[in-house]
Amino acid sequence: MEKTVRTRFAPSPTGFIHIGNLRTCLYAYLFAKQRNGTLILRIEDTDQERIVPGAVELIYSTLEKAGIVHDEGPDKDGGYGPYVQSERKAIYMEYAKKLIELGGAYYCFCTKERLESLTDENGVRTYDKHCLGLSKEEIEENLKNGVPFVIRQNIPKEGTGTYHDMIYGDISVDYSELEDNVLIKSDGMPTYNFANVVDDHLMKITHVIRGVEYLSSTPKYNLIYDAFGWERPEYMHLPPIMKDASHKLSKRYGDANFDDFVRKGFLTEAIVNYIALLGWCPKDNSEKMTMQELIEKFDTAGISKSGSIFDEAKMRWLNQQYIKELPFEKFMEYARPYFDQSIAKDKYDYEKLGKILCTRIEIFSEIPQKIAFLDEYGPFDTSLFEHAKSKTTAPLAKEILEKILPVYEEIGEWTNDNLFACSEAFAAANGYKKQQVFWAVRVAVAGRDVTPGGATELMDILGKNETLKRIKYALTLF
RNA sequence: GGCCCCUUGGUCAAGUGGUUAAGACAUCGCCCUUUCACGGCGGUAACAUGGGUUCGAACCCCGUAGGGGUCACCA
Repeated sequence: MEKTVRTRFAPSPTGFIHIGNLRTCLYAYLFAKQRNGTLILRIEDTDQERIVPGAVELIYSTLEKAGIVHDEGPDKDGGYGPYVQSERKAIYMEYAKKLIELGGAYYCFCTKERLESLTDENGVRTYDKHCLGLSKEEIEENLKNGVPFVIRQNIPKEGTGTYHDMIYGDISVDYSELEDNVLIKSDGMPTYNFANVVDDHLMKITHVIRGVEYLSSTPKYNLIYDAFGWERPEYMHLPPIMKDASHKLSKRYGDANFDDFVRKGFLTEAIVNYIALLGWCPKDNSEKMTMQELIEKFDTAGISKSGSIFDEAKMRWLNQQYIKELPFEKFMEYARPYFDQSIAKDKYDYEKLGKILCTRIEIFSEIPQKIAFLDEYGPFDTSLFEHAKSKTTAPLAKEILEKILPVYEEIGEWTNDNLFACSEAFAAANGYKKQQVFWAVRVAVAGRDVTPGGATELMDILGKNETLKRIKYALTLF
């Protein structure tokens, strides 16, 4: 009988959730949900100095927007709490003392100065196990006198630690490469090295899913499991997400975090879909997938070992796929805030603009810039009226505009349909190609050669007065 | 520097000893079209490198190069 899968996402509350972390979380979620397992959210706040106020709320909101729902966490007790490490301080100390008794750790009273003197010519510092040699009496004495101490892991000088990673296969590291890391800091808080092991065991985590940066230090953690006689979890280390060939996407440089993309006008589903694909490929090669499909198709065999460069262009394309499938009302709902920030506010019809924009944007933030031209009408060169394909020339355009102006002036109901029909009829009646008429009118009204939307759509948006005004103005340019 | 890991087009990637080496993004061209976009069709473009093993290697082994990670009282 298979054990129920329990995975965890254990961020430290130091700011925004970075895309790489979110992907780690996503995979842990997909892996668990596919097996009817549990995703635990644990807050790793043992480094009190790096804590950023509000970061925990940001974690909740990001997961919620991303559609990832954890089963246990600070806000959802599953019987394995507390789920915030700082609230578990006493637990770690208790286990650390037990580990000392088991020979897996020891007290260390070394000063900062002594530690620094241990640095070798390469700038690498390796602790020399000095305090491991302290007698029981010396330790008691120091403890009684309140000498500051840390608790270090006692790693064998010889031997090799081997384990199996679900993605990278068998990994072996010589213990001589590992250091006697601090498990409990002088402030009594545990380090990641210790807290993650104790918590993962106590919370019955079956699969540890995290970034590759832990790949070569995992044997250290295994030593702790072994010393306690605990069962080691399965490990799944994930390749990094890169900014370019040699730089990881980093929080420090503010490269990419989920909220930034949401603010930029990416749909949350598209972001999640895209990051799922960074480093993983489903067997059937699908690209656009719902969360449900991701859960069904997720498999570790499709996860790559090498890092992937984050390609915003592809995410934009994916986002556009999602936008195109949006019902129009939904599209308008997302677009409205962007119209509000644009020149359209209180001036142009949002619906009409939405109609011409919905197949022309990849992300919503393009809206203001895409329609800015409506208000940037001014002097332009009549060479814009030249269009080789339809054989439109400036003089011909002038002729068309002069003749069609009275026609437009007569139109009662100023709608796109009417304008279209009437322009088409005008072309036929006067022996022009309809492309020539549309080209001349559109350029006259927009003052530029490329526009989102056609001539009649623009005229409809501009309104009768403005349209006629612009055609008359264009006529003065020849 | 030691150790661990990685290496298919510009990018994401399929591929697990025999393939014309998929697909997608990007790019280029054509078609459609009320310009652009959408949509349709097509093109350019890759197995880091040197040795093996094998009848046969992108796939297996060794070396080299390049890249990443790690070597904290950060996670």
